Amino acid sequence: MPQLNGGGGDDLGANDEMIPFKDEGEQEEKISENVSAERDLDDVKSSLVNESENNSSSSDSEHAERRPQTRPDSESYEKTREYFSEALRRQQDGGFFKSPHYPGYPFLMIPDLTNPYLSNGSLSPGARTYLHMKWPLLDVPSSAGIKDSRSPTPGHLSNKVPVVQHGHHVHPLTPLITYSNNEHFSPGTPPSHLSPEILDPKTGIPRTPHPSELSPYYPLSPGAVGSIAHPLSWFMQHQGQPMYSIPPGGFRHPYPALAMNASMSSLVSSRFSPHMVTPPPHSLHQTGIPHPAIVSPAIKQEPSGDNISPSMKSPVPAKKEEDKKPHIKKPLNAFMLYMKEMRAKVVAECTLKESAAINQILGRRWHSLSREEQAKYYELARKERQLHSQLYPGWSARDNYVRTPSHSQQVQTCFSTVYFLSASKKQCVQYLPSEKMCDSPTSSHGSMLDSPATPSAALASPAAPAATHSEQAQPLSLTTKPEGRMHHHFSLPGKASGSTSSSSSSSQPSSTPILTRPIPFTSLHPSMLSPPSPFHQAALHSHHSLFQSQPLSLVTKPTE
DNA sequence: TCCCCTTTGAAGGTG
DNA sequence: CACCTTCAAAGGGGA
Repeated sequence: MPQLNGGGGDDLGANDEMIPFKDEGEQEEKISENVSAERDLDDVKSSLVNESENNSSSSDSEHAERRPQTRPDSESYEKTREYFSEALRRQQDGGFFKSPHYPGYPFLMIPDLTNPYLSNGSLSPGARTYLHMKWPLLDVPSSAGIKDSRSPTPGHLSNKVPVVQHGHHVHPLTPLITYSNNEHFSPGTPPSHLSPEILDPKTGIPRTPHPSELSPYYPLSPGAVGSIAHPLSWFMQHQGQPMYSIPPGGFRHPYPALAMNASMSSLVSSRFSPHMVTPPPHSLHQTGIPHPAIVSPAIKQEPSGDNISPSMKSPVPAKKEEDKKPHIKKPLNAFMLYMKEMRAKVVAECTLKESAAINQILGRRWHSLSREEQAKYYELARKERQLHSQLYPGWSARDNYVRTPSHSQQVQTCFSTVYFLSASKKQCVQYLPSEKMCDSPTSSHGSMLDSPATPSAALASPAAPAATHSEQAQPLSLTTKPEGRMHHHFSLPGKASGSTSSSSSSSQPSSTPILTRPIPFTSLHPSMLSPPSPFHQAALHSHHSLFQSQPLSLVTKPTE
């Protein structure tokens, strides 16, 4: 397993050092952005080039240097971070959930009761929060709950999360902790969260937070969970239903439980009720509590198996299926986790509000993260995936595909497919020719770590050119949007069927070498920019004039 | 009201 | 194995 600390405390050490780094990052951003928030755009742009050079590398040393620049609000942030760093350290030791080992550590990050993967939206994903819990709670006899999985679900055991929310402090890793940040601070979360015992919204009966609620905590390492497994079981049992509802359709895996390995099973057991392993008699949430990971088809169209989107179908059938099939969302990847965490921060720091712009910035920041930093997210993402797989053994990413699973169909529909599925989709406007020139061979994703299967792997060779590679490989394509997506339609890669057929809305660079990870103007904000590679710098210079005249908004400057 | 946009990463499908 | 496509989050903006 990729242990962050595999390098021997490297991670730990990294964590400690990371803190400064993060601060630095924030500071850097905030310093510049606080000022720049109102700063004239031109100003920002003009300075961009210079700053980019300065930021050419996000070395730890650099971060360290900047560390001193703590901002006013950094104090509170610092606190949170402290907690988290502590948690991380402990995790290194064996996981957050070695309760016995850390009896004194009162704070556990707990997820919003809602399953992160359910996006019904009914329950605010709110998320994972720090749970001020009494460790003794973990001592709850497991036998009680586990035996009778069908025991009535006490209302007090419902998904409401009793938590202590440290809403204001968003630790860089919070996303990892809190599933939906935006749901970040779910207003719906009862104030009772301040107390270990919470009144169940439904019954009003006080209940103690269940460890399972902590589950979303990915830092939790499978191996470390065992100790708390049974304590959770009681909760699960009482729940009477899986915390994470199992898709009615059932999982592909006939015997999900068998698919689990020891470590995972422990994880699951601790986090999820046995029901999760064994599909409940009913298809959906008996409690009616929406699962975070499960999205109502109404919200998210579920592939019904045919190539026609539900909306296209007759209302009745579609509806039926919707009711039947909850939409299980994909586990968040490292970047998504990062985004969740950082989005609010970025939004707060800049005037930009459009997600597209924010995401661009986040993308840049992501690349500017150190390996260690990214590794953390990769690790969390990995755990997310593990957990998800445990929760939904039969689930496949394909399940969420709206488009036809059949490639042949895709080929047939080809261009029309996109429009068929979404009439509102952009028309095929192509800027084909020129785009081809921009391309640059990059890693398929161009990510710094190239999404290593194991974060540790990435960490393993810090000196590895991964980061450099990605950055350099990344073309600084200032011209983005228009052709970004459009060109897909007309780019005729070797795989005519694949590329053309699905040239759908997805603008994944991977599909086309032309514009890979274009760097938008918005992301060029000095404070937000990550150290540009030489390539970037060159591009910046070459396009400097453009920047000057370009408004700070999503860049839509077509390639020339 | 719905979809687009934008990011990176993961998963799955195809050749 | 390489490549391609889709989806995950988010929320302003546009149709």
